[in-house]
Amino acid sequence: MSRTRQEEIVAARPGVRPADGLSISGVAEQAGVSVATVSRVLNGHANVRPATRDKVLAAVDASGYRVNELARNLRTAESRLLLTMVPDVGNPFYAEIVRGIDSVARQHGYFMLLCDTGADPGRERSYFDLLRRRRADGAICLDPATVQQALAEESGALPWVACCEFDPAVGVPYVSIDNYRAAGDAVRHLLAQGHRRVGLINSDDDYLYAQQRQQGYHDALMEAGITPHERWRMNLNSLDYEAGASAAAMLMAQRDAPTAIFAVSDTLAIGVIHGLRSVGKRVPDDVAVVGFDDISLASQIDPPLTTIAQPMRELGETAARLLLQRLANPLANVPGVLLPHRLVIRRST
Amino acid sequence: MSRTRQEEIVAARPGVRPADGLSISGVAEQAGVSVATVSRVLNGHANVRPATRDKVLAAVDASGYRVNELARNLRTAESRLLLTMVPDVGNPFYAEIVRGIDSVARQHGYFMLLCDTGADPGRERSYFDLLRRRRADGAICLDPATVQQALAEESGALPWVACCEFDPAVGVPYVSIDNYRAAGDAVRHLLAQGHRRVGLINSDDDYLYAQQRQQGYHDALMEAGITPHERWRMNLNSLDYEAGASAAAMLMAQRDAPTAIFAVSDTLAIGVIHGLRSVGKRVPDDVAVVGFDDISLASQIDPPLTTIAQPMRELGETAARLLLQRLANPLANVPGVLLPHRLVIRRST
DNA sequence: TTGAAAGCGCTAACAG
DNA sequence: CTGTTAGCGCTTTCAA
Repeated sequence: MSRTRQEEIVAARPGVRPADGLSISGVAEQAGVSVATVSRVLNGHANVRPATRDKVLAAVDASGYRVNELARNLRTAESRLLLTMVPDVGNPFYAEIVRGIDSVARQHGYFMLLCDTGADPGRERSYFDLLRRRRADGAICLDPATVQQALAEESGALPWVACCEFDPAVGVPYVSIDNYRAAGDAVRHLLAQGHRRVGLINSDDDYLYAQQRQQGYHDALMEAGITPHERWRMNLNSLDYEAGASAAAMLMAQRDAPTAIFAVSDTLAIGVIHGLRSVGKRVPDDVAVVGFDDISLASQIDPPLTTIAQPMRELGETAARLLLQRLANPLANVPGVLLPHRLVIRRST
Repeated sequence: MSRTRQEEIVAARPGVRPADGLSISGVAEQAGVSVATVSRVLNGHANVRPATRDKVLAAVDASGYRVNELARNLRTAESRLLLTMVPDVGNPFYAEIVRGIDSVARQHGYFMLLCDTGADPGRERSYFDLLRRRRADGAICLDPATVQQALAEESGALPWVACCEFDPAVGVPYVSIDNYRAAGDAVRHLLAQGHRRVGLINSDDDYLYAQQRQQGYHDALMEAGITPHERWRMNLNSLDYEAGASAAAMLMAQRDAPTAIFAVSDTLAIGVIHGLRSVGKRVPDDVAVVGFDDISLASQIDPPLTTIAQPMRELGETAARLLLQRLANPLANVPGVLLPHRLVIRRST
């Protein structure tokens, strides 16, 4: 893409704002009262005479005054900001979870701000620093367990909870589904259709859920008397469509290729379908595909995708509640929560 | 979904954190120097004797001290936080833009935090309040022009810029593509394939881009001697797949239904393809489809989608630079920027 | 090179 | 019901 017509960015000159400089004392002066009274009005304290209150309110909106929350927060030692860290905001799976978090946060008077970590420990750490440095009150982490472990050591008692992805050993409150069982359900569905050679397209096992689902896949096959072949499994370091597509093509290149594929994410599964098509395989006639998550796109593609539905909104809401609990009562023992999943059968199997 | 085993959330007890209470003066004490010296070391000021510096540094990491940025920011009157407001984090189009913003912000020592506004003026306003109240230094807004207009009035000189969606009349720095020309290019491509009845599936015209693309569509047809029929056009209040699907079905239900459809978003277009299929139409044989944005999914679906590519990453990067410029020099006249688009021809046309 | 002290804007005792 | 005042934790003159 071509050059744009921007100019050089000059050195930042911090602290200078255009028409600024209105503080609580200015308002107090205008209203002819003390700063304490203004503060009381601003914070809705009861013991202020209506007439006084009105004077203050008048002065406030005559002047367009807004509290400086930096100052307020310094005083009250809370920011009413919650952070949500996701490995990839581009993955639609996270969007609905994030909405769940946001709605609960909002209900409780908190702002939720989203951080894209790219599953990178460095980025993640820098966001955790916002917590350490009091710029946020708490955080919800959806990043890989490996990242969480690293973080847990250096940020012991920081107020955060894990969502979707958790390591019980880390000792942090969490909410998730039962990934092991869910993967088993997916595979058993495939087995019930008569498939014996079932492939697994997994993300890389930095993610604990990847390990759990792999175990679920493995055990479900074993229980059916099938020893899953190493060749049937691929671990990818990406959940992008492209990654799924090329993995599927590689899987099909083998002799005795699987007749069914379980992908641990819908985005992967959608890529898989594309990849299958590109090597001349039809879904589900030649190869059946089941995904994971039930993102809204899953029902829109051709063929509509069979998948494991996660209660995304509820996952987010629960995570937020867990965090709020922890904030309200830092010492209490906050429980881990497992929410139910559901197999949604569509036409890809 | 079933009950979870959470407990009641008790009333928040603000300001209380577990093992806390370490401030700069504590470090100063431990190091046997003054707070001023600690501050100087922390901020990398040159005039500190190496031996002193070492003492301080030792005390810092012996104690695990972190600056309280609330206090620092109060002093310096800047937060080094940038806000990005998007109407829907679930729309993949925004993800790459957000990454562009983030990378530039990060390079310049800023944090970028994402806000999902749901295109709701109320939510948007509440995020703008973070700016007004000094919790963030600047903002990038991708919300509809109508929202921006409403906001512009009440938040005159606040440091923000518009991205993708802008109204020149608002007088705020912006970066976008030329939506009018891009839409024209899409339609002219369809015309070149011999189509005469071209449908338009648009979002609702709170979005200025929707109006601009509609005009581009309209004029391109007129120039080809075709008067576009009202019936060929649908305005949707959603960019979800489902919305595109049902709109397409409705379009096809008419006599003299369009033989080609231009959808103003890839998500819509993907829904359109699904909807077309559900009423027995083949793409592109019966109906051609062109989308807009070129999200990564566009190449993965069947058939791969012809679309207008926007330079998403660059849009984000430029928006961030514009904002940084504005912050560095609040009085300077920051330009509007238009970036080039590109027609990507795949198999849906 | 270092320290003492003022003050950023606000809230919350404590008095009155 | 209202005002005075002491900090929250930090940066930054100003003096030494």
